[in-house]
Amino acid sequence: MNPVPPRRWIAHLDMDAFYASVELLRYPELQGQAVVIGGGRRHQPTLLPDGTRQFSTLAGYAGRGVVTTATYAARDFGVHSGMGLMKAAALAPQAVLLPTDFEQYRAMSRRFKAAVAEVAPLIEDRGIDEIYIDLTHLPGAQEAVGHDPFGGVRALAQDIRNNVRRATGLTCSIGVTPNKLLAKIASELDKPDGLTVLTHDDLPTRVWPMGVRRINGIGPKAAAKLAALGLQTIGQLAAAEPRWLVEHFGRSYGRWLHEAAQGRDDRPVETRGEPVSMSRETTFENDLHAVRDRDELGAIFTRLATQVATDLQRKGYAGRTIGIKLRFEDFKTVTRDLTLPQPVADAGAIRHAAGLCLKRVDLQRRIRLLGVRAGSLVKL
DNA sequence: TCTGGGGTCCTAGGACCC
DNA sequence: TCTGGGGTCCTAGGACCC
Repeated sequence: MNPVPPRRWIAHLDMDAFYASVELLRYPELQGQAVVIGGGRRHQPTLLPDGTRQFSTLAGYAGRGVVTTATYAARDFGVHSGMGLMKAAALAPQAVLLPTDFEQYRAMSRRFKAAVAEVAPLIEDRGIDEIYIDLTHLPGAQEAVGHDPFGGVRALAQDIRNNVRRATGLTCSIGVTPNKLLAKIASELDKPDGLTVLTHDDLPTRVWPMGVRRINGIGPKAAAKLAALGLQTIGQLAAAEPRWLVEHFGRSYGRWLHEAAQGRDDRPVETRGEPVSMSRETTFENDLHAVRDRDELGAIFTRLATQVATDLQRKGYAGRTIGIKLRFEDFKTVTRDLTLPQPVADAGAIRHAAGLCLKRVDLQRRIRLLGVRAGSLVKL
């Protein structure tokens, strides 16, 4: 008997090692090597007189940068995104280190999204390197092909992959399932350059054996708490009593955990949302003290406020709530914000409001990070 | 060898108003 | 003068995601 086709077909597309792959297009001689993207401007490749390029390596890296992306060759050494570059250097000193070039990645991001839109226009942006796509109403999505009951939707996803490859030279991985939650999980199942179609029938064999962290929305804290309660896998979570989950995680999150483990998710693919906030922040090379480093701190503060103002104006927004963020040497983070009578978008007003916020913070400890934020945005 | 920068959403308490 | 319930706004912190 043929399986019942799902009500919706949602795809999650994830570009493979995106930043690193964009860099490999620019520097093809690094193909196959361990390459790590992250850190500041300093380690830009230099062109030698003989025309070859010289790259920095991780060896001897000193600073506070983290890995934003690593090639699969670098991941083989245990390097992964979010890891401090100092630690990465200890694991793979010979790996090439390249600075992040967001301009370049944003340009490539626009290109791959346009390529997807040619095939399937219903797209939800999930950042620079991933999207959800609603395939439900595309021609052929519900058709079988030969003995493959889901051949139609599989062919559509393959078309998308081919189009992305043609437009960018980059590979991506796609998961196609009845909802966003499962699609996100499925896109990781055959990475890189993979295509995975799953239905609810595949839940017990393909999804339940996986760790709870694979669910988008279960982070380090929730996973640790689940582990302490004896739940490691999604299957174990699925077997837990909803009432028991609510007791331990609260009504809202407890219920959601139960639904997620059953692979249930009704969220629609949302094509466009207005921004909620815009912010700029910076971590200092060395911790600064409010009194001893007053001038330097003030200059950075003004620069951040100016950057937020520029971002707001460029995109045509003003913010009614101005906030600051400080992180101290012990990594404790505090925020303060202030809602103004009128939305503002100019650097002076933002700097002034941010200054009022700063007065409400106890500045005994040295500071490692300072940030300025505009929220409650209104379109101008 | 301490842990970036840009976001979203949720919770919870207090102020304030009806 | 006391009690109280509901709604909204503001603020602070925290979890999580890319």
